[in-house]
Amino acid sequence: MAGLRERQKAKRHRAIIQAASTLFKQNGYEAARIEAIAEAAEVSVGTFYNYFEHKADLLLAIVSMEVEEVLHQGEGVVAAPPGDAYEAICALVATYYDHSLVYLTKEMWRTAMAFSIQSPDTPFSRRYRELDQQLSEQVVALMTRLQQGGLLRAGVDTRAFGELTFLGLNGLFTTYTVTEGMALDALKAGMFRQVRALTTQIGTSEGA
Amino acid sequence: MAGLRERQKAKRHRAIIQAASTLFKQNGYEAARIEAIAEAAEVSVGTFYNYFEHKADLLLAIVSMEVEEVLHQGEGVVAAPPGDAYEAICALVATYYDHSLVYLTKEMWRTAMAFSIQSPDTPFSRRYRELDQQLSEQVVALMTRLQQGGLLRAGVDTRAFGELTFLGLNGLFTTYTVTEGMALDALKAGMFRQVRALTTQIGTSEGA
DNA sequence: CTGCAAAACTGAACCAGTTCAACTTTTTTC
DNA sequence: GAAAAAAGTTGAACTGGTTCAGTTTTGCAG
Repeated sequence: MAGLRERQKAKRHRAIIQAASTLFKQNGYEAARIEAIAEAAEVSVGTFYNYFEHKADLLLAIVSMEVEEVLHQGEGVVAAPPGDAYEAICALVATYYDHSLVYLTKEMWRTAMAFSIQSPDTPFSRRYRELDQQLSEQVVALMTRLQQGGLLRAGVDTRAFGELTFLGLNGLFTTYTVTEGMALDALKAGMFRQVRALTTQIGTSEGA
Repeated sequence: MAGLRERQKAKRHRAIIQAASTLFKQNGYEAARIEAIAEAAEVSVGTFYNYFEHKADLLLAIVSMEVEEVLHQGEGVVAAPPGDAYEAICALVATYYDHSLVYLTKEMWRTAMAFSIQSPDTPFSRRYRELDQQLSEQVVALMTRLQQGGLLRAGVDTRAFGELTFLGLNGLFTTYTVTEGMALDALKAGMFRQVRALTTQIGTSEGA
């Protein structure tokens, strides 16, 4: 059975994330002071740092949730992709993009990305890269499956193309988070164009 | 003729960049205190902030220099590319990568990237994106030229492929700066593989 | 139940980037 | 060339994330 200590720890952990989540949505990440988060979670500042190494670690908790859900949804697409290479890849891309603002704002994404680049040796950064890695693998998996289904040419290096596609969709996503005025539709349109160019070249004519 | 004020301003600007450059190389970007930079430039902290809005703006000065030189070298490649699509694109990529550590360390790159993502509305960020944009355009220009020379298939959307290639080389470069143990050769090898996969599919057989 | 060790909590102090009101220097005006 | 205006300089104070020495709480052995 879990002791008092364990239970309290879990409760506080949840309370802090809850408080942070609320304050982030309310006033943005930057504007949310640690002091305010601690207060809202009924905890001292010192205790906050007992649970999280950095303010940014709060984001990681949210980003992880986000990406894990996206990976799960993505599995569905890979398992039963549309019967056309262009449609299939776009479906996966759209799954990623559409989910991206459920828990996070653009500002929060920017902060998470920036932190993961700036401090690569933190647990945060390692985990973030790991999640990216998994997304990349999923794109590769889809391409491999399309190839097996005869929708991509036999000679295509699906790993290389999958990774390239991921880097592309990731790069465009960064542009999107960095451009306050850019809507989700513009992001999708941009990526769909890349996918169109790609599948026109490496796809077979089966689904054209 | 330039007044005393103008001359002093230019002199101080140079002195600060000079001091910062030295200290950054010596102990790294993070470790270089504004106070120390100001002191080395024989200027007060307040004056420093009269010349640069943020500490990171010092990086921009260096990054700009860096990228401008790279763009210049890249022009050479685009103007007279090797007679094979794979070789040509790799040559451009290598030009970019080889130059990347002349003025900047990995840590400095990370800081610059992180800042440009984190604070998109600063002059720093805008300029950084502009430089990225120019690099991207250069890749597109090369691809277009290769297509005109019959080294890429006629139907290929060189803009889409060029931009995708840039996003790819950029993404791998980020991985490189974030992985302290990764050597330049590993970075190049990774990108060359992508280019190989790409040119195998969209290249003509002329230079095979 | 008592005492002790380990774990967790606390908030005042720390640190480094940034700001700003007072001061100095340069330029302009007459 | 004196006086006012404009521009630039200064460092002490501010800000907000992070640390840490001292205190409290919990778990456990006797």
